[in-house]
Parts: sequence; structure tokens; C-alpha cells
Amino acid sequence: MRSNPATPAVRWCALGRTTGGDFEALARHADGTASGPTPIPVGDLAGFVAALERDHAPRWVWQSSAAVYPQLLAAGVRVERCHDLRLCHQILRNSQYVADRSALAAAAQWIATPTPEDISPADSGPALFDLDAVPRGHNQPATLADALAEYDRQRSAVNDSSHPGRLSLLLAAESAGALIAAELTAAGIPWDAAEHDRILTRALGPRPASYSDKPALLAAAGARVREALGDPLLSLDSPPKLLRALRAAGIQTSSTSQWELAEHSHPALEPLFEYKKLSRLLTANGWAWLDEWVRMGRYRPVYIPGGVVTGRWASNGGGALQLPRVLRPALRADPGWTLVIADVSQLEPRVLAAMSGDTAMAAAGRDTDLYSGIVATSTIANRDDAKIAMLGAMYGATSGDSGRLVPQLRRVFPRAMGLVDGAADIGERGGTVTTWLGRSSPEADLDWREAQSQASMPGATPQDEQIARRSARERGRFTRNFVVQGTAAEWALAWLAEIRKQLARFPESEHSPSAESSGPVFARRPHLAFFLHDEIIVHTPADQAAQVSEVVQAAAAAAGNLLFPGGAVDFRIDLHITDRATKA
DNA sequence: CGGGGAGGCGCC
DNA sequence: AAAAGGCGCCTCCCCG
Repeated sequence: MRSNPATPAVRWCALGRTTGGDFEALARHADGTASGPTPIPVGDLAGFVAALERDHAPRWVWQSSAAVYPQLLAAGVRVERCHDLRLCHQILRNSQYVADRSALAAAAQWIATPTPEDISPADSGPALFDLDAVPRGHNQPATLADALAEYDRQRSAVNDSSHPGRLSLLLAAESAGALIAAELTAAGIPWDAAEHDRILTRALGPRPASYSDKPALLAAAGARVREALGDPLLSLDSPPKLLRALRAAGIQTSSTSQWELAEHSHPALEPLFEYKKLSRLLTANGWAWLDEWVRMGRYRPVYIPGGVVTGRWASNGGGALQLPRVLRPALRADPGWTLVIADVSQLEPRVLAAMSGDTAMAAAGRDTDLYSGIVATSTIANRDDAKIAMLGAMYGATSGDSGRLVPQLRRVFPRAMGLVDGAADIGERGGTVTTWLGRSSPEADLDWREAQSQASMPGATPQDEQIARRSARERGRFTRNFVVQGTAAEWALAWLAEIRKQLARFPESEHSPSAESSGPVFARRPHLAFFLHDEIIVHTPADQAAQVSEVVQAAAAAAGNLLFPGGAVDFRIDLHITDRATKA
């Protein structure tokens, strides 16, 4: 980025759509002046953005990164920063940090997700959905005036909020996440289809001629189950039929799920578990998946920032966030490139320690595995118990091993436990909780509130009370977990954004032909290739891997300090450099 | 015959 | 029936 002395610096530039389908831009300069509106024919957008980005790297204020950024990336244009009005609106309209949410709540058009088709109707493909089904006022492209008005509302909401600093951070992180999500899709996950095929063949047998044919080892496992149950025609894929057959064979189970069947002993169960495992692999990530999702050595899922209420990302397309471990070796770097794989150790407990200011828990995790640290500083006997107790504390376990261990944790870490217990209490009473940076949980829905009031009426039956109590506890577990999961998601966004920023400063490496699959922006630079809640994978030219590792480590420290200044909590990164993502 | 719920299981 | 939070996606199966 260079600055051009002939024009004042541009701080931000808002984009909107005209009724004719073109774009309009308004640039706000550092000296307070503005230039625009500038009309931009739809075909000139990439050139306009590239030029302004090169000279000023402004914050791009637009309706939705998901709608506009993929095309910019395809045209070879990367942007440094943006303000994603739709995602930020979602946060602000719900945030308890925002004192007056009425103006945002009234701006209904900002709720829905525009599709890329909304932005470039010129590429008139077949309609992806029935437009009549979309409520009026939703999915409409925003005009420049719409965008400017919404940006004003959002900045006012932040300025007038109880925590302007935290909310600003959250909106910047969420917006950076929106850019990263599009970039991850553009770069793709480097995927070795031949290795995937080898893994499938080893597990299932050779690829059948047709998708409808059962692979040999799956069929063999099925035959063993039928044999053991004495039911040669049984369909194992139908839970009701399988359940009847299991019960007929004397297995007193109420479902066909593994966790319940594991309690029983019967010769049919071992082959049944094998059958379920293989069947799952085949149907979820078998050859059909490979044919559908892997092209030119890349798997390109679509990530959906803010797609989960807690702020975690969701994904569309091939189940990117559920890739089974057994397939990880298929995630493989291009020749001459390598992978930097990093995950945060015990992210959620550490986030809890930081946000609650629990110095004892922070100390337990300093320079060490947190669970081992808990064993060393508490009455909990071993690492497994410490982990189970911690998960139980964050998820709200009340019974089983986990429920029994949680009270021990409560004695050692009263502040951390007080925070999650308090969040649970608020949720049980129908209240709303908020993450560290300001994302609030949804309000209790109407059914929930009705169940509660029903139970408190004079004529309430014991059953009414039971239903109400159960739903109250369920909601308590949700809000208990929300504050931790949501704040962890914020930490992860800050980590990602810092990694992205630093990677963009790397020099371009020598041309590597196979990396062209990563697209024009990333073919010659280390880039993020995968993100999964607390784990990232950077695909990098091999000779830059060591520097990338340093960046990834440093970014974790930076994220910790950004969210929790003072750095009392150590966010430890487990990192390795490898060509193939076999996870240790 | 398509939509959607349920059962089930993969990931964190 | 379920176990302890958040998801996506597969198949089966019922329903309109």
C-alpha cells in the first residue's frame, strides 16, 4: 500500500448498488471531506477496488462480504479491511452492550443474507431459490444511501454503548472473519484425491463400479451382523428394523445408537459397530464426496461467519467442519509447499480463566497443559478427570463422572466457576447473556416462556412443572456454554485476523505451478487454508514455513492481549510443520 | 413425490 | 428418554 500525495488519505469507502445494477461509491477522507458518489459500472468494480486499495487500503463498507468479495478475489483483488454491515448489524441489534437498539431493530433489510446473484445479476444463471419465498424487503441489495445510513446507525450504536472498545473490536474481528472466509474458499484446502482414495480402499475395499454397490468390506461387516442376529435379510440402514432385530436377539436396548449398545454384550455388536463406522465413512466422505467436492487438488467448502448463534462459523458444502480424522492425511501440501498446522490448547478453559479473572486457573495453565496444571493444584487425581470436570463445568453436566467432579473444580476455581454458574442462572430465569466482546445470546422464545408461565399458574400439573424445569435447565446449559464458546470464537477471530495481516506482508515466493489452484491472490504466498474453531492450517511455500510458524505463535499472544490486556492467561499453541495433516 | 423430522454420528 | 454445549449432513420414513 502506497499513499498518493496528490489526494488526501481515504479512511473508508462505502459501496452500494444502483437500481440499474451498477455500483456507487463514496469515499471518506482523513480530513473529513468526502468524494463521490462515484458511479461504477458493474464490470469495473474489481478495477475500482484494486486501485483504491493500492493507494489507500481503506476500510470497505459494504453490505456483505459474502456477496461481493468472492468475485474480487477471482479477479485477483485482495482487500485489507472491511466493515461487513450485515454481520455487524446482526451483532449490534442483539447486543446488550448497546443501550438503544430500536433504530437498528427498525432496519429490517439488514437481517437477510444476500447471495452473489444479488450483486451480479449480469451472470444470469438459473435461479437458485424461489424469489417469491423471500420476504419482501429481505435479500435486497443495499443502495449507497442505505449503506451509509446503516453505517451511521452502527457507529452511533457503538459509540453510545457501554463498551465501545470491545464492540469495535468485535465488529472489526467479525468483518475480518468475513474476508477470511471468502479467502479460504478461494484458496481451497489442498486435497490429495489419490490419498483419499487409498484411505477409502483400505477401509472399505476397492471402489465399486456404482455408488449404489456396497464396497466389499462394508458388505462383509453387514453379513457378519446378519449372521450373528440370525436374520439374513435384515436392513442395517433402517434404525427401526435394526432395533427390532436387536431386541429379538435379546439385546434390551431402546435405540440403535453406539453409546447405548456399548453397554451390552453380544456377538452382533462388534461387527455392527464396524458396519456403522464404515457406512458413515462411505456415505459422508466416500467416493461420491470426492467426486463432488474435490477439483484440481482443492476442496472448497463455503464458510459462514457468524453462522452459529455463539459466533462460531458454520459451513456449507461437504461438511468441512466435520471432516473425520481418518481422512486428514488427504489434506496435503502442494509440491514445494508445506502445511503449518496449529491449534490452541484448551482454548475454552483458558478463555474462561481470562474473562473471569480467575488467577488460580490462569496460573494452572501457565507454561503447561492446563489439565495437568489442574491436577497439580487441585484434589483432582488425573488429567482425564481434570478434562472431564472442565468440560462438565462448561457444558453444565450434573450427573455421571463429570457431574461428580465439577464440585471439586468449584472449590479450586471459584471465580471461573462463578462466571459459568452465573450465566446458567441467568439463562434458567429467561435472561440473556453476553460474550466478552459483546455478542448476546438470543432471547428465550415464546414456547419457552409459555412453558415457564404455565408451570407457575395455580392449576399447574406436576408434568407442567417438570417440563418447565427441564427446559429451564436446558436453557441454563446453553447460556452457560454460550459465554465461553462465544468468547472463544472471538479470540479465534482475533487470532485469525492477526495471522492474515502478517501473512499478507510476506514476499511472494518463486513460482510454483501446482499452487495455481490457490487462485490469483494466494498462488505465491503463504495463506490460510483451513480453520476449525481453534485450529488453523497455513499452506505455505516450504522455505517460508519457519517464519509462518513464528507469525502464528505471535498472533496468539497478540490475540490474547487484544481481548484481555495484561496477558494473565497464556494461550498456548500446539504447532507442527508437515506436508501431510496426519494429526498426532 | 418433495419436504421435513428423527435417528444417528462426524467435528470442536 | 436422556447423559453435557454448538453445529452439518447422511439415510430412512412419514406426511401432505
